[in-house]
Amino acid sequence: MTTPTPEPTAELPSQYTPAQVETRSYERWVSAGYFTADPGSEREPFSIVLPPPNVTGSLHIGHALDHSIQDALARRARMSGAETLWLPGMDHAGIATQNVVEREIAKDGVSRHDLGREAFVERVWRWKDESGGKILGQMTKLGDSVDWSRERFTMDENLSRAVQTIFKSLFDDGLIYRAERIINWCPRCLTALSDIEVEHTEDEGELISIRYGSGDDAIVVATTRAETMLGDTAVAVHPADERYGHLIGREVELPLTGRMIPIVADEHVDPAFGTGAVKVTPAHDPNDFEIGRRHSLPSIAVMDERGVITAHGPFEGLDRFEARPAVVAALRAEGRIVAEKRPYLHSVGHCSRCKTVVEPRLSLQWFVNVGPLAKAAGDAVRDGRTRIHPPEMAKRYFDWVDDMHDWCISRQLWWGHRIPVWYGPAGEVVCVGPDEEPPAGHVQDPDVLDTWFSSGLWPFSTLGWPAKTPELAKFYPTSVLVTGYDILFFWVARMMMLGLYAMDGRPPFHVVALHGMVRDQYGKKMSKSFGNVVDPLDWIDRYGADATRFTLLRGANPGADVAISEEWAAGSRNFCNKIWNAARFALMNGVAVGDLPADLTAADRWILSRLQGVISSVDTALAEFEFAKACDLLYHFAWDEVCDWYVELAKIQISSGRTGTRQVLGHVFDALLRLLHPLVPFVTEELWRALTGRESIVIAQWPVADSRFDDPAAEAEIAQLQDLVTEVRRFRSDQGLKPGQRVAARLSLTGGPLEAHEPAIRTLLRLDPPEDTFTPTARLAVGAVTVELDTAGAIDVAAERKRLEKDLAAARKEAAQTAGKLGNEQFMAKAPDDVVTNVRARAAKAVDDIARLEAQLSALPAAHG
RNA sequence: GGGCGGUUAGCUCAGCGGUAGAGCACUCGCCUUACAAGCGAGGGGUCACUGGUUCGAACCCAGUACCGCCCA
Repeated sequence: MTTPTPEPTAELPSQYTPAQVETRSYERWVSAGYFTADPGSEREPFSIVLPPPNVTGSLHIGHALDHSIQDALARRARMSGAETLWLPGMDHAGIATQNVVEREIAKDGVSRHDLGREAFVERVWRWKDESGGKILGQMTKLGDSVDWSRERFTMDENLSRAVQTIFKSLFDDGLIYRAERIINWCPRCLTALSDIEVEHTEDEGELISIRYGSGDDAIVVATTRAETMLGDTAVAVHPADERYGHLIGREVELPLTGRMIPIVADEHVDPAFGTGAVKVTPAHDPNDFEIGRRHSLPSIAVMDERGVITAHGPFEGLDRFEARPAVVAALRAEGRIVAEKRPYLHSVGHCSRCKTVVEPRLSLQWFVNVGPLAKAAGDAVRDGRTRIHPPEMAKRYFDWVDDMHDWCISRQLWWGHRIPVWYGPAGEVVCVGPDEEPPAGHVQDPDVLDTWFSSGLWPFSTLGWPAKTPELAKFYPTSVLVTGYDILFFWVARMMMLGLYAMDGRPPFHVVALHGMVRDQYGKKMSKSFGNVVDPLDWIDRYGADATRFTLLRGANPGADVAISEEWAAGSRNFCNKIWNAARFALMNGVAVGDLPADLTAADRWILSRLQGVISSVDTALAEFEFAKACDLLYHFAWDEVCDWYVELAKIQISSGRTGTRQVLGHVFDALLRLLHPLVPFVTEELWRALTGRESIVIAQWPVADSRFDDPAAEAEIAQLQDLVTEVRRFRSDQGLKPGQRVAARLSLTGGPLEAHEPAIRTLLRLDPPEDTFTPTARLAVGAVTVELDTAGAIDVAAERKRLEKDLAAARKEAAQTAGKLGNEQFMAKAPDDVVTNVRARAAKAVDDIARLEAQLSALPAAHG
């Protein structure tokens, strides 16, 4: 293996330009094989399967968040010495992909039926090979450390084998069955949909009250779907509803059809809705279907698969939305309309793919009996084998899993895994497993399986199941699943059910870590129509992948939505640039990574002590998926402590001949870059290689806190130094002294804790030593230190008085507050000792401050001086 | 209708029992030899409302109002 030579430091420009380094680094990482997992390794495993994006998709900001989180986890695990597998791949996305290709060929005026099934599927494959999977290429721009050698696609041969295997197994166990049920039907996609592929929205419709029957037998029903009355086979009322008791068991005439239909009593009718009487259309409504079953009512279908009325009569051939007003008009002509309410807001289901209003439709479909599977999926979380994070989200999971309807898995599509069931001429039904031959003369079910059926196998089909592969042995169950809370039901529950079933009761994940949706800077959902969509690739081009990732991660609190804006991306870029320049400074000053010097200064011991605290809190934050916290900790440590203070102090140390400072700087930057690497991989790689001359930070060791460096005394000492410097700077600023202007000053540091820091204090504050002509015009007291300054002219007494009075007011308030507490017997008796001690210290300091500030104020020359 | 979450500085969010914080935005002064994508200083909040628990509440409890999401 060749060790690349680090870039000559002189060539580092003063601005970080991500585009120049990102592609180069990524290609090097991949070709070095850093991301390729070894199932034969002795190391502890760490595994993540990437939620497979749709083959039709491209990288959007939600992916960028999801991937940034996974990459941070994977890179940290890799640096910590785990055998790390992050497995990428794509989902064939049945309906979505079929729609895309159908639109594609429609441009040439061709429908899939023109092509025929085989040729169409061929065409989809071709499309997939050509333009599908764009998103995978885009992932490299983001820096995803995925194992490309294990990329999978849900329609791959082995993954299809997994589908067939588990179907056969569930079928043999009686957990898959075929039945005629009311299912969600998309009249545009011409396929069944599962419950979760239906989106409900509050839409404006109409509520029409229609009188059925006449005379004493008349009964009024209310409906939002007047056209379905053509298929009514009963009217239902609540059995305890006194208004209708006398009518139960009688028949009324159904208008427009002349059919007589019974009035039935059913517990599930809500007496408070409308008139308390409902029309019953078993072929076109799921609730009515159940009522029909309970009362042995016939089902009369009045629409075809495209939502066109098929009932004989004047409405035949009308689309359902044309038929509705036509039916209402006809009823009105007969005087049947009792009331009309428009607009009437009610919940309407839409196809999640094409937004067409879903039509409940009675049809023969395949279902999974989810009872035992869902129970197991719930139990795995209940007993802690899988932990949902953040834990509040588990309730939503239980609500779903514990009350799940049987899952309709057949789709009337061509693109997908074909149902492995064959029908014989005498009505035989044969489920065929892999490697089995269907009986001669049998024909295969034309339908394919729901896409979620195959993506539900993703955590183990991708690892080689049903074969017993080394990958499966090493990496299942996966360490963590990272995904948005919005697909907890869609997908997570499915994987839990199928994983537990296929893998002998072992759930597919140890942890499910949920994140939120990405929103704009005002917390608004991103939408094309609103024009507030952020394209991550655009940000990567303009601000860099690191800045894009950092912006997302910095807002990522567990389970919560993430607000982002252009300004924050710029801020993240600035942060990367800050790191860049700080490292550049270190390199220009001959920084070295190696053994620390024996004689450390207080500043050295302070920054090393602080570093240990940061290492352990960042590590904890990442382990708990607190990405925002990890980012914040590192941002402030790097910028406020390392750059603003340590680097400034180091300059002074170096110029005074303390060469060991270079080792301390090297040590701190080495650790800081390694801590930052999982979050901002590119800039850290570039700088770390230059700093250490080593191969790659990707395979560097994750920092571990070393308590030998803990040094509370040094931390306290530097805190005092910072207080003093800040206070004098404040005075200078208030007095309008220019930053560059040197001022003579006398410091009372002798014998105090800051004595050794006098050169640093003078340099940081640009204070010259007092000369013979020294005549102090101002005197500041900061703690035990007095600073006398000769501002070489009158000082702004008003500004000084204002500042002192403000501080005095704060000190007096503090004194009053603490004295109040200390004088409170209850407080003294009941508050814990450490709190009392702390309040005593605050009180004492407040009293000191008051005395000091009052003395300074009285020493001021009279106003208008 | 059922459930969950939220309401803290102009904006987005931390803090979840013991001195109200951050980033961005804002004001003032600076091209100080790593960085103007920067440096220094500063202003800004009855922590939604009403009760309760507690020596002590942004934080715990109850209720109210508004906002968001999920399910029906």
